[in-house]
Amino acid sequence: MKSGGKATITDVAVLAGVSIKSVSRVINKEPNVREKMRERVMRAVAELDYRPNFSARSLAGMRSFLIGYLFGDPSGDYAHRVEIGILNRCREAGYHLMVEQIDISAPDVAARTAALVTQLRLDGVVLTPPITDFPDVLRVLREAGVPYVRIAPDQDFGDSPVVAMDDAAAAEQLTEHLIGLGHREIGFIKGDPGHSAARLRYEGYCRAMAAHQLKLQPHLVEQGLFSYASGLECARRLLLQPKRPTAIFASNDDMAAAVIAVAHENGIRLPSELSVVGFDDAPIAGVVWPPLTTVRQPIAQMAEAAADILLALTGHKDTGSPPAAASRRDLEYEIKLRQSTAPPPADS
Amino acid sequence: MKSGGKATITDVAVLAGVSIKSVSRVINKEPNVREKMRERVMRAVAELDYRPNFSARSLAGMRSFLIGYLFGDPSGDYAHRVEIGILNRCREAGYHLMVEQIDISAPDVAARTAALVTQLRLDGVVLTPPITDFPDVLRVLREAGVPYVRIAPDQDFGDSPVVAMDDAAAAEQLTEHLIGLGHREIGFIKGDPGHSAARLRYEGYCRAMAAHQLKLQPHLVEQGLFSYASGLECARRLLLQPKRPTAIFASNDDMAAAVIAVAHENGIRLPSELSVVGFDDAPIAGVVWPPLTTVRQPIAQMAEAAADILLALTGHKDTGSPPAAASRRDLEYEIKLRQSTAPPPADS
DNA sequence: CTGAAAGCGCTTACAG
DNA sequence: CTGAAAGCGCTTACAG
Repeated sequence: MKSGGKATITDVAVLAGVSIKSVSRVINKEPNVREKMRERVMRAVAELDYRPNFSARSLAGMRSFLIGYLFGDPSGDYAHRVEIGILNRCREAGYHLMVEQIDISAPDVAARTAALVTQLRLDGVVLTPPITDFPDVLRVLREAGVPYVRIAPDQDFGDSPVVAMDDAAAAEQLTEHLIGLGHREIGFIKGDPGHSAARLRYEGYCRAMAAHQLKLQPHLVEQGLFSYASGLECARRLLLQPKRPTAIFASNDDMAAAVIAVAHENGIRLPSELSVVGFDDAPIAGVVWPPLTTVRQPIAQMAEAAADILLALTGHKDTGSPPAAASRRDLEYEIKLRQSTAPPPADS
Repeated sequence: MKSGGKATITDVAVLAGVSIKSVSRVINKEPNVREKMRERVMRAVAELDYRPNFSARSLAGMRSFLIGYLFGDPSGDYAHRVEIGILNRCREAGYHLMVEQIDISAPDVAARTAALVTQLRLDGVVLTPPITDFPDVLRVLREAGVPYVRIAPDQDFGDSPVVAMDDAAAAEQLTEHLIGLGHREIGFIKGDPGHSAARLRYEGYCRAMAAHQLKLQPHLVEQGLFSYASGLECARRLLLQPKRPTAIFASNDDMAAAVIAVAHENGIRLPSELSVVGFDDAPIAGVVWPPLTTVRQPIAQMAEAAADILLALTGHKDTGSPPAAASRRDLEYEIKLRQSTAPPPADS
């Protein structure tokens, strides 16, 4: 607290009466340091409130102590939860987070990425959809030797660690919940066909239906796009037909919120006349009425796992940053049972 | 594209046949460089795909090209919109964004802030509530000589630039909208009394009511906390009384969503029997039914303005980073008219 | 187990 | 208008 934190490694070395190299060893927790030396240095560090300068460390060494997060989709919640997860780990490890938004519609996505990693010397990069699946970006990172982890990518290229969750299993379990309540006529609103998550969630629904000998009825399955607006359209088609379903599984919460809106609009009582489930546990899930039964994606935890992988890599200074070995880790999701689901009406 | 971007200033100097100092001058757009020199250097830069190393610039110079964003409240949307705003400006200016979450309940908030600014040499810091009003954090930044801008702070300490919006005026205008529709019995749900925004919004409501000779009726004003849960309680008290209001102004969208939920719960039709307005234009505002009439806070724009102030300061390398002069700038809000408001029922 | 030297890639004074 | 020297605060080899 004394000197205002502007002390340098030399100041510490002088005060402790040792070489700067010894101070460096202690700071970096290198082996082969006598306990007495460690104590002397630590005392001087505390006395001067010394904190190593990141730029100098980065310039001289092979680590920058910087993790980058590249995101493309500016829609808030997801990116923010990822950041929180990364920050949780960075804080403990003395790392810092550099955030960069990539304009995914720009032609120079790869060039911008290259600029980032060469200028900033990032020790690792976390990627989320849709950037997870931009071959150009991945190539640039690989060529620059910057390890990266992909969170919930669309495809697993086998090029790097992947942290994800089992969308199909979650969707299956959620469908089972509806079936368990007694529903037989269960509508489904698919997500954007460009996203594999959309496919996997539908797959889970189909599996559960098949397991209970429930036929997939074409008039109960609609093609949405994950957007609220598309949900409105699908919900209208689903609900304004003679034989409407007693439950609807929307592939994400935005579309589920749209289903709820259409139900309100048409005087359909929730959940007594219609059960609705979504997927994601987005902020909306808790503030619509009735609150939405949905699947909570472990986004922050996926980000923490991604950061852990990156931090573990940079820990081994002897080997430099080894190429991040391909691996896959599926984290546990959680079914959030709220009030948007109930048994179907008795007369159905 | 050729050399993979690992070129250094020396490589450029050699290729261009000039000194590294000249390359530096061109890169930094310093004056007194002959046009021919500039061209030669730029050609070499392009040829080698040279990009200056940030660590080296930061270590040698007085600028780090890094803006920091310190946030305390991990609730997503706000922080994320702030980041987007800052990033918009950083991108153009060649700056980068370092994000740090401060645990506002920890005792060492100030110490952690100090660590950040001394280790990272940030050129400027953007602050949002509630950190905007932590005297310890502000003191640390001041002592370290790091310019900072406060976005929508609770109090204006006159210590730095402030970027905000006029909450009272917005609330007044929104109340006018309800009055213009014919409402006279307008309920109000206050926000957390610890936040000045709560006070200002109530003030705006009062002003509009007074301007139309409408009395403030105690049974129509409830004390909320900005949370959805608190909104539920207030809404129940407001709506389950004999003389219920024909419109409710909730001090934020979360509470407004709660009002809507309570209305649905009790079979009160929206907006025909009850109009509801919120504040913030949070993501929920568009996905409840009916969609919420609210005030859009120019969050990203406030962040952009904050970044502009910081970037302008660091631009003057001659003077170093002058202490950021106290100033205040109010940005334009926008009233978002959606379907949650309508004239009151005829018989009221 | 400890240290003296060199160097990371830039910018800052300072000459010319 | 241009350049040679010194130095930012560390870490990397390399000695001892």
